[in-house]
Amino acid sequence: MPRARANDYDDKTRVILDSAAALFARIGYPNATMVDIAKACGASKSMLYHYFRTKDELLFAMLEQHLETLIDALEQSREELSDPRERFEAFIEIYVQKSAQARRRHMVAINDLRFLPKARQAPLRALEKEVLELTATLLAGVNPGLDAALYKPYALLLVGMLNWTETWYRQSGPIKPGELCERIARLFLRGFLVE
Amino acid sequence: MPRARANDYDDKTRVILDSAAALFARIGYPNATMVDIAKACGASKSMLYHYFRTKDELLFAMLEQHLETLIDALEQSREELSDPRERFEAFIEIYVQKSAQARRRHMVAINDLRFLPKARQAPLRALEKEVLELTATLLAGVNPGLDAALYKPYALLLVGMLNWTETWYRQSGPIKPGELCERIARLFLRGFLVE
DNA sequence: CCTACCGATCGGTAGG
DNA sequence: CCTACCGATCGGTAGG
Repeated sequence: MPRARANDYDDKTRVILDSAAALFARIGYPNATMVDIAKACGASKSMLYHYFRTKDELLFAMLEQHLETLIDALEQSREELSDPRERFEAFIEIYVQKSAQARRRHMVAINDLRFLPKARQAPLRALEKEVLELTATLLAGVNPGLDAALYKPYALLLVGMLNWTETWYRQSGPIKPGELCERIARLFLRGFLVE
Repeated sequence: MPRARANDYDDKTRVILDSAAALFARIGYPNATMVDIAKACGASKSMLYHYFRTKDELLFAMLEQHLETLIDALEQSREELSDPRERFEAFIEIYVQKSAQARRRHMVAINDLRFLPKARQAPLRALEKEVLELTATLLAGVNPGLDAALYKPYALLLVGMLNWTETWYRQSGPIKPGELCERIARLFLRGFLVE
């Protein structure tokens, strides 16, 4: 009985990328073999090569999907809100309050993008640049009148703080996600001393 | 001649680790072969194995030296200064105003520590924890009376912002190192809105 | 002949 | 110190 590709192709792709993201986040892309990835999603190596032409293409698809989803979420929240301060807080929440799967993919984006060939990195770096520009625009909203050249450096400081959060923050720890978001927003806007 | 040999030995070790740090920072530890490292410092693969038993030991020595040097510099500056605010600003400067070599090693510490076996990671993670505790103590100095459990999360946010800076900041760019340090210190202490 | 896979194994390269 | 070479393991592909 022939299997219908259209029905579950996308589903299986997602399952593979979810398993691979968890594996890459734990041991890193270079250390994960195609056999490891296959075992992680209960499939064979050959099956993997049916869905992705190469190991690099698997990583590329994972990061492209993740960055596009992130950008969509950021743009949508900006459309839904009008107050600059609310937009800023929503931005932090989207960045911090990710699903476990999204958090793993984000870690892979931070740590393993550099292992793709330069030519494959380029479109993903362009998406990262979009995130940075969205962030800079957001900062211009909450603090207009600043030297225009400074929004991007400040955006980099903010995104850096948020990206680093992925490396240590656990939802199961003493600090609830909502509290973390509030503290980060307050720290960035009003500073550590105002407590 | 044990003494002459020892001096030479340390010099060569430093040259190897400098070259290797530049290489790891550029292409990543897993992608750098022992032959690559050898070529980078004008030596042979065999020579490398005379100085380091394995590739992992080379990385371990690099990161151990870097973290110990960083901790020494942080502790020394704390002893030289007494004002909490001055101590905080000196901390940021030490973290940002590194030599090119130290910056490369720091990038390797951030990106490639995870590629060591867990057992070899442990002592280096302990050194990272020391940096974090130093940071938390510093924060308690500038803002006493905060819930004691919060100093480490805030220290992680600060160290994260500083670590991320390594990924994008270039001394040759429009922002001078001194200006960056001031902006980071002000952002963390007083917030983005106070400008 | 097509798609969806599997067990086995390829050529090339890694660390040592 | 170099070259030759090893055991193993990698990403990718063969036939069916």
